[in-house]
Amino acid sequence: MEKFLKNLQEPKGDKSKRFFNNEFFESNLNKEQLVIVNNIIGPMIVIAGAGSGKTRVITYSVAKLISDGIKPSEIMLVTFTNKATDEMLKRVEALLGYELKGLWGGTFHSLANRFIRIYTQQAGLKPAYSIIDQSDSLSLIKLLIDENYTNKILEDVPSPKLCFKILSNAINRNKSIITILKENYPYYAKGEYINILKEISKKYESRKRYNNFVDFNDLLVIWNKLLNTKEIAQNIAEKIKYILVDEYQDTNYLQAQIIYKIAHINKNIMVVGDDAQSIYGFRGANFRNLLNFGKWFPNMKKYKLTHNYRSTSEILDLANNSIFNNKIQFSKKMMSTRRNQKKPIHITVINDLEQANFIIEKIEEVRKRGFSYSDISILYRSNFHSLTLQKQLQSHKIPFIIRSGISFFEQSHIKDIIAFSKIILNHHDELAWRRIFAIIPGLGKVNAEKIIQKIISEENLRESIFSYELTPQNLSNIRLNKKSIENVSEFVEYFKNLSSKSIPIEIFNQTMKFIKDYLVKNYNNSEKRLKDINTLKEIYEEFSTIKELLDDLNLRTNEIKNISTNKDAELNDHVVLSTIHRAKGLEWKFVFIISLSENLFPSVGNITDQYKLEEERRIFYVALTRAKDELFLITPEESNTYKKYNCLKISRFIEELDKKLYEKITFKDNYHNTRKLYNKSLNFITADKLINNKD
DNA sequence: GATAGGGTTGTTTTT
DNA sequence: CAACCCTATC
Repeated sequence: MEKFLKNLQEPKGDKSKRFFNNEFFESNLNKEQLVIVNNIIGPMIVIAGAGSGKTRVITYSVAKLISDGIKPSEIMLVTFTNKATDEMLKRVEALLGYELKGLWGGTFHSLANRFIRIYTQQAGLKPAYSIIDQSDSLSLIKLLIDENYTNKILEDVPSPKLCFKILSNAINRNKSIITILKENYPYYAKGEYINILKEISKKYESRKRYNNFVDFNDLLVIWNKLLNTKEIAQNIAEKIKYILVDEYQDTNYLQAQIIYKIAHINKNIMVVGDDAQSIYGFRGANFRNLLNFGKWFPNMKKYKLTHNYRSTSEILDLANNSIFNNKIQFSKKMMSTRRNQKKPIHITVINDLEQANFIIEKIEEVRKRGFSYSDISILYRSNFHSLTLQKQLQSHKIPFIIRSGISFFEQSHIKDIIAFSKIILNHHDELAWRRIFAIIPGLGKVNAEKIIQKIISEENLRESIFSYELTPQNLSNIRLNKKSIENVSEFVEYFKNLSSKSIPIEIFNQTMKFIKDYLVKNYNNSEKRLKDINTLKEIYEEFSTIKELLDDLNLRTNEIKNISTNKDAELNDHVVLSTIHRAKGLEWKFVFIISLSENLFPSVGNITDQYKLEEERRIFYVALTRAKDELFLITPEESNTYKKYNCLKISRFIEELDKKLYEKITFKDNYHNTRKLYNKSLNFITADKLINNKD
């Protein structure tokens, strides 16, 4: 602590002097915020309600620390997404007036990777380890199940998805597999099922080590383990003097442990969060971390931000009224600073087509009032709720972007290309090899498997693949026809060339030579996919080493989303479609929350368990508090997705609200005779099909 | 052993 | 609807 105080010195340089006198902070922060920024030392917790200027407090705190003489490299800022880090650092830079270098900023996962790259050996990993994303983890588990349990009784073998979920939950919550089963899937918590699950868990762990893989959970587990070594914890704490953690309510057991292990040494830690906005329970987040913080740091200071600058009091009253129904919470009432006399609106429509048409009419109305598309967002609980809407927006030429859905890097044509880069870094990557060999025509699963096993068991890839393993002579041991052998040797020739390169963009270009025909032939809507590939090319161009490129690609899985608009020129002015989860932290003047029907929102699976239901309500709360000026809540009575939902009731989240706080309206569909057209023209529409569709 | 075609299954939210 | 699995055929 004393050391820390010594660092408080006069800021150097004219610029910082101009900016960082007390007046500067006083004129830019309210009283609640100012107290925090002025007292930033020691352990502290900030309970920051929706729209209370949380980001402002964090960015000003960082700026304050730096102006007080703390080096950027002595600060660690942990956020929920990499994008959030980028944005915050940009704002800090704007405050400082110069570029910020060396600050430890990022998500838990990306920071974990930075540290593991430093302490690779101590972590028991090889330097060439590669990070695998969720879909890779899933593929690996699926592989293990296929290899080991094909002759078992079906009911005893977990599905790969469920298996991954259970194992993941056990790790992130620090509970045993049996406990997770009993708590969440009691009907599976018996006999052989448990045994197989445990076995798969062990096999999965050793298979990852064999392949030199690190999955998302490993990143946290390994970082946490590293910190058990005193010297390492000490070393890290010497580097990092001050820690700020955003969205602390969405941290899980492991993440809280990690923070504690570093922070308890210098004790300069600020956590910021809002229990009412904890919506990541499904991946192990526990908002009680917020409550327990005081137990770990007994002399912490506690602050609250209760003034909401975002929403009108009409919107906020409704949000407060909704969250009031949650029993498990620290009560806190947000106070509004704005008023506009417009109550939120609730409307019941026949189906999701009418829902879309209502939104379109409103959008046009709002535009006539002088607002732009980007003032508007449409939020939903689950991706598939937006499908009909996408179709309708498209045909009415309303520009929009989608923040939800499959991430850019999870698309299979993108993964195909990246696989080639992956094996250059990590020869043992069996998942990448499988992808690559699936591309070679005439080479089926069985033969590919034989070759793969040979390759990954060799220490030196270049030796094995080129000098003898994959030559035509050797391949004749494996039963293949002439054409197939030719194809494979063609691949070997090509791969010789590829593996001699080390610059990412060269590797990309070489990969494309080989793969382009395949992509065009095997995927539909190749036009769109080729466009994606260009985006990928730009990313490759940014990096100078494959390692950096791949780390970045794997940790930023969700940053670039499918973009679908009518004209690229309109990209900067568009309506936003988003899941509520991905809308966290954002705001719009006009917000539509759709599919507020029982079974859709709250989601079907989460209505029996009180704890889960309350999380659903918090999701609703997050959605409500995204709106600044006007809020529309829409309930369709029928929803036509792959599963047809009929006679849907109004969501309990609406029914339980005080009727005085919102206005019910009706809507006459001006566009179509909805009922007649509904079943004919609109069946199930997928995003993929939409992008292809140019009506 | 590869592959095409038919039948089955399934979607909550994400680093 | 599409991804996935299984089966029949080459």
